[in-house]
Amino acid sequence: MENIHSAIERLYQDETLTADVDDAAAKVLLHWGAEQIKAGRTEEEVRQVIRTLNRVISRRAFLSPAEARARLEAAGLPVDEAVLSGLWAEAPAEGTLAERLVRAPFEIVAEDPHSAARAGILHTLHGDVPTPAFIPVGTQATVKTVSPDELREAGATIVLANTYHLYLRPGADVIAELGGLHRFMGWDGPILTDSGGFQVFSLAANRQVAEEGVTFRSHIDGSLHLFTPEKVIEVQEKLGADIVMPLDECTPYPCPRDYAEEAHRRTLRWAERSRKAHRRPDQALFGIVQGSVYPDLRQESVEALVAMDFPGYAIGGLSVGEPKEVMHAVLEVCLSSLPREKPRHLLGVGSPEDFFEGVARGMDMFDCVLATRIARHGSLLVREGRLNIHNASYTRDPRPIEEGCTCYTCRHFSRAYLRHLFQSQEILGLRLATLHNLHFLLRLLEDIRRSILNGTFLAFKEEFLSTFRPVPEEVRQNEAAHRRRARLRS
RNA sequence: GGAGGGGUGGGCGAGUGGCUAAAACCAGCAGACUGUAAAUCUGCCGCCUGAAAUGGCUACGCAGGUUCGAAUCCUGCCCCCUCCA
Repeated sequence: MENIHSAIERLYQDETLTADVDDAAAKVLLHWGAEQIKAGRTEEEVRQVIRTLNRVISRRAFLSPAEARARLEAAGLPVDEAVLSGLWAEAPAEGTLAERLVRAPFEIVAEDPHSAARAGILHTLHGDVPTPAFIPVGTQATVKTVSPDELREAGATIVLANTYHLYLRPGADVIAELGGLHRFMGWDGPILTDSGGFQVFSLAANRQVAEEGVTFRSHIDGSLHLFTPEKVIEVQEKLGADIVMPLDECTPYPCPRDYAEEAHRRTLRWAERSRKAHRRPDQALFGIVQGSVYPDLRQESVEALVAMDFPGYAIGGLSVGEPKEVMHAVLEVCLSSLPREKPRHLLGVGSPEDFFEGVARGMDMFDCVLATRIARHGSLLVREGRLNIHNASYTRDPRPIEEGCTCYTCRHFSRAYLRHLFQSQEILGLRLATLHNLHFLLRLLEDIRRSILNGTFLAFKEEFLSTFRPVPEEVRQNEAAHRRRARLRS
């Protein structure tokens, strides 16, 4: 019973939730939902009810009364006509939900007066994504080691999966047959699928790029597969993600100018082909900006994509080994020309400090494997930077990873226990570390969003960066050099 | 009692005259990881000195010996394993 009460209190007191609920009608529904909860339901039911309520409330502008009622009834809530009609007293939405979503997938809720930061909401058929947002990466239809429930508890609102990997295994048809990606992986929230453009970079040894598309040699069985822009769209329509990406060519760093130019122009032609091939109105197809580190190429890329009018834009080709200042400069060029009202996604970034720099320049979404990968390797994110749980100094440390952290791991286990799990290579260690890092980043983005709503973003940024110590550039370069040398030797 | 095999750095285990402070693997210590071919990769790992190169010392059961040079060859001793009695 205590959990239920705290859940209700959370509904009322959590600023991020109430900030989105600013009109009287929504508050009525919220209150009514709380009454239902008090009527005595199990914790599992309560969780379901809260989820449904939040969703109905935040999407009421896109739902007709009939649609809202269907959802509430499905969650087991008796529907009060008075409340429902009160909710829609102003203006019920018209047309199908899918059509309305395509028209207005993104709304800006607040803008920071002192920077380009903004807080918004991205609407999808599978729920809303408050932005700025971090998107955990689940390449093979799973965020490694954690379940969808755990993801949600950690604070995830959306996840990313990969077209290339899922096409090769288990195959888009298999997933379509099993009800689409959401059902297949048991995640009913929003999903973004990446196109395979990153694999052009990461699996460079196994592919060949031509105007028609990219020919990959499967890293699984060596078979050849031609990925054209049209094919990639087709596969993603079968997968059924809410946001999809066109095939692009992610260039490495450093990248000669002529190659950067060639790749980015090809990416533009592919974007146009993707747009033409794209059918499903409930999927938002973003445009991907390329152009490596060259400002004029980036500028050219942005302008061409904006002319094609995508519902959102992604910036790719960054965080591939370039210094941070270079990344920031490229971001500034791109963001100065992207339309204000469209969502912007930064592909493959990042670390805590990257989020602040990205948000300050106007980014809305980020996806990155960093947090989950380093977690599996024993590196845990804390306010001061990273903590390597393998270190002998934690052998007898009774403290949680981070004092005050509310993640499952920190609520239950000591550093000493986590170190023990890692030293003995117990798989629970990977899970607990992943949960913590995800929670850390997701929580950080929530805090960033709140600070934007409060108008204190820059102060928060300064405060955070004053204590957070990122990996020094010099160390990163050294390690990269070491690795390169070792590879040459073999 | 007899025959055979063997004792190498924290573990396991290569090495049979100089290229050996001694492979590989494990353990240990430290670092990295950015649209995931990642529960991965890199470095260190006898002692002392040094940022490092280097230098010094000790070392392949123990004690002697042969040799310019020995973990490696010879002699004796100690210990372990297998088989026979």
